[in-house]
Amino acid sequence: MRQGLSADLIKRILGASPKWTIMQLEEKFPPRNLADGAMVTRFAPSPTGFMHIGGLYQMLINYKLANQSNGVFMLRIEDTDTKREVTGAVELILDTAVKFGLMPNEGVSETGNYGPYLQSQRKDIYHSVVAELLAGGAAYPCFLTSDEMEEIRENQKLAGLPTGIYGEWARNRNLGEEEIIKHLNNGEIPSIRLYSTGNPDQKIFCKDGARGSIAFPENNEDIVLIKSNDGLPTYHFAHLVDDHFMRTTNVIRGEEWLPSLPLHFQLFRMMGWAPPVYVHTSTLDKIDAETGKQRKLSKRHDPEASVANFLEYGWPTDAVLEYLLNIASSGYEEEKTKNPNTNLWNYPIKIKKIPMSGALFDMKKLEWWSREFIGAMSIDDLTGKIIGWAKEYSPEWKKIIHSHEDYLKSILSIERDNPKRIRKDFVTWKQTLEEVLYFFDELFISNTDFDFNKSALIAFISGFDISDGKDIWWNKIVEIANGLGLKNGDVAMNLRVAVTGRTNTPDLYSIMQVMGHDRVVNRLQKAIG
RNA sequence: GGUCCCAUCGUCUAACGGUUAGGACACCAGAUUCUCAUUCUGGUAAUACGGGUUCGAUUCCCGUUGGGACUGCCA
Repeated sequence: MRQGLSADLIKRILGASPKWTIMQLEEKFPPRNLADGAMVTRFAPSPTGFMHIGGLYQMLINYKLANQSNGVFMLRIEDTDTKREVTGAVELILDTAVKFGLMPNEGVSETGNYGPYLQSQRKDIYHSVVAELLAGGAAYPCFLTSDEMEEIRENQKLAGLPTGIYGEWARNRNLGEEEIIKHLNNGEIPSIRLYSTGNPDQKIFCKDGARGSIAFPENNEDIVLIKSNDGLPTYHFAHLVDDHFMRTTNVIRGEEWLPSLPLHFQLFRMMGWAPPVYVHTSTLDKIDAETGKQRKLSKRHDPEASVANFLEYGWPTDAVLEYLLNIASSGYEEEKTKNPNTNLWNYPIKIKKIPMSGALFDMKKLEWWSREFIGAMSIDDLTGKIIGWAKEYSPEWKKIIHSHEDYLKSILSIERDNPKRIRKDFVTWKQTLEEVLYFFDELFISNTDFDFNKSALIAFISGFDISDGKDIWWNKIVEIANGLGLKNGDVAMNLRVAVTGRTNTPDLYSIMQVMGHDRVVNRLQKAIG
């Protein structure tokens, strides 16, 4: 067993004596008292900007796994990179949880006995753990500067070696106390590195809940545990400490973490802690416009993939979730057609079904989910959602709709009475309003390209009675057509274009009924000129 | 370069080692007493390649190719 550091020196390195022993932390955060099979999951984003559709995918899976097993879903903010942190990002994440109905049971802004849930507030916990590692010789202070590390990397590249601080390249891994003190007296602040005992010639078998067992070379890198600039942990160390003491049972995360899995197993093994069940989800991809190749949907390059963007366009949140759910667990779609009671919230997902290959984000399919979802909504719900969207995202529409909420409702009701024949041309709230914009006089634009048959329009006005039933209304059109030697459809098209400005619309009779006598006649007269 | 992951219609996927390789989206065609949408019917379309193992391979093994991730005191 390697010689560790003295308590005094550890205190000096960390700036303070550890607040707790690991034993005390075990008592402070005892194993959870949950039923068998209950999963404790977490969504653990870093607050570096906007929420991304891939993040929402993660959030959904974690939420459902916890929820369907009567477990606990936590929201933990990984704000250990102070340089990249963006103000307001936490609020954005919370806002996403609220809007999509994926509220955590524990986490920032929620209560919970396993917090704090902001990593920046857990420094004492990390330091307490790392102090024992230093005392036991499993970690050591490292005074390498970034210039020195850069030089090491260059040399390794030149020599065709793997880059990193390991073995003989880890020049500080066996510093004696006197040398450490000398550095300290020099005013240098060390990072704390793992004293890795892994041997890359050996294999370590790591289990992934969906992929099975994966063999990796053991990790021999002395990775940083605690960063020198702010004393905060790196992802790896924070993951170890947090997911142990938060008693996470299932870590669902993106496949970008797969390469560090052997390290994480090593860390848990070193501590004598049981590792969680890991599941590494595949990426959500797109075809890159420039290279023509498939690649991960990225925060930086694909602003259209931001959750905020979906919200601004007014995609129904449940439809987005259903699309995502079907990717995470492809049986959902089929089960839903078989059993109409199946929905997003009651359909259980299976870890083993989570796909391992990257999926192209398919807007067409999303649109289909959305059409179906909107088609199945009640008219009150639909109207309410659209009004709610306009209030939050569109001052223009808000103003227009404001005094016409009942009118809007009757507009949206057109061809919605027969459940088998509901229109499915509404996709997003924004697009829905644009679809029906001609109903509003402020927005109606008369069609000046269309060559109206004015006699037909005049004839229609003279016989027009808003109280006519549909058959009578149609018969009048037929009569006009016969009288002028036109086709029925031609007369209908003349009326349609005059009244709506468009050649494609829903049922004309319903439109006129909703618009009312005056508006219809006005527009017809306008077309006549 | 090194390590690892992945590979069924255009897309998302289903198929105890034995199926005419199924479904959904998209697309095309036809029907549905006014256009559009809806609805209904039909259709085009896939196991990347090469070796094994096996009576039999989409399925198991190996290799090749292709795609992806990681290789930071970022997560």
